[in-house]
Amino acid sequence: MPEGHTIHRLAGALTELFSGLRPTVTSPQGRFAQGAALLDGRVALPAHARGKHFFMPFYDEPGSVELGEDGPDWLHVHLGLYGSWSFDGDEHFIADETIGAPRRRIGEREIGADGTAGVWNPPLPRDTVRVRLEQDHGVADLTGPNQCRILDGGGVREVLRRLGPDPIRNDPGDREQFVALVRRRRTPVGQLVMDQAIAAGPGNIYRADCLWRVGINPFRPGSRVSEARLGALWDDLVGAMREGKRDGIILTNPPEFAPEDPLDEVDRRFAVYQRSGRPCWRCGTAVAEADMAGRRLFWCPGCQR
DNA sequence: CTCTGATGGCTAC
DNA sequence: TAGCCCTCAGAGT
Repeated sequence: MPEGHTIHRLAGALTELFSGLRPTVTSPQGRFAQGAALLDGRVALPAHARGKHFFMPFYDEPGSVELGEDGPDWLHVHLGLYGSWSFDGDEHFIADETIGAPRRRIGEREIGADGTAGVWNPPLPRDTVRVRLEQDHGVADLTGPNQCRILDGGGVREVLRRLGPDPIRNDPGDREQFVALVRRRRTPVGQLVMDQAIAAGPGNIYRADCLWRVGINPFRPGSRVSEARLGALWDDLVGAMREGKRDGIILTNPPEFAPEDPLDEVDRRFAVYQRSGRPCWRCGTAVAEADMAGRRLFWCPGCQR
C-alpha cells in the first residue's frame, strides 16, 4: 500500500478527524499498551508526514507545533510493506482522504429495538490492531506497522536527519539537493531513487514508472546521469506523487498511452511496473524485470537509455 | 488448509 | 547478501 503519497494523505485524514480532540488511545493487540496509555486522553495536534514517516504530536492543550519541536510526545509510525490504517465511523466522521481507505465504513447505524436509528458504536477491533484512536464519531485502527513508537522532539529530528528531500513537499533547494546527492554516487540510479536518504517517499512503483517516464536507464550510475535529466526526474516525481496524494491511487501510465480497453488493472494504471513481458507503451519492446538490491525492478530496455 | 508475495527497511555477517 | 520484522488477500492443494 504505502509509498510517500499515502502517508501524506493519512496525515491529512488523521489531522482532520482527530486534531484538537482528546481521542481515546488503546492497543487492542497489546504491543503498544504503554505508548497508548501515555497518549490516551491528551490533545492530538495536527499530524506531519515526511517521506514514508508519519508523526502526530500529543500535547496537554490545543494548538499546532512544528515537526520535531520539543514539548509534545510524538507518535511515530512507519507502515513498512503492509501496515495500514482503516477507518470506521458515522456520517460526521469523514475526511476527503479517508475515501478509498481500506475497510472504510461510513454511515452505518445500528437499528434500535424500536426501529429508530441508534447511535454509532465502535466495531470490535481485529486482534492485530496495534493502535486504535477513538473519538465520539469514529475510530482509526493501525495494523501491521513496521514501526510504532513514541518519540520526543530530539527523536523526531534524528529520524528527519536520515531523510532526503521529499518530492511531495518540494521545498526550496530540494531539486538541487536531489540532483547533487544522486550525482555524487556511482550506485545505479534505480537504486538511488529508492534510497530514502536521497529522496524521501518514492517506492518501487514511482521508481520504476518515473524513470520510464523520463527515459532514464535504471542501471546507469548516478554520477553518469546529467543534471538536466535528474532535474526532470525530480520534477516528474513531484508531479506524479502529488497526483497520487490527491487521488489516493498511483496512476502513472500517462493518459496518451492508456489503452482503450485495458487488459487488467496493471495495464490501466502503470507504465512498466509489473508489466514484464508486455510491450512498452512507447516503443513496443518487451518490458524487462530484474532484481535490484532485493526489490523487483521493471524497465524498458528499448527506450530507457 | 498451506503457501506466497507485497507499494519497506533495519541489522548482522 | 541474507535474515528478520510486521499482516493478510488470493492462489494453490
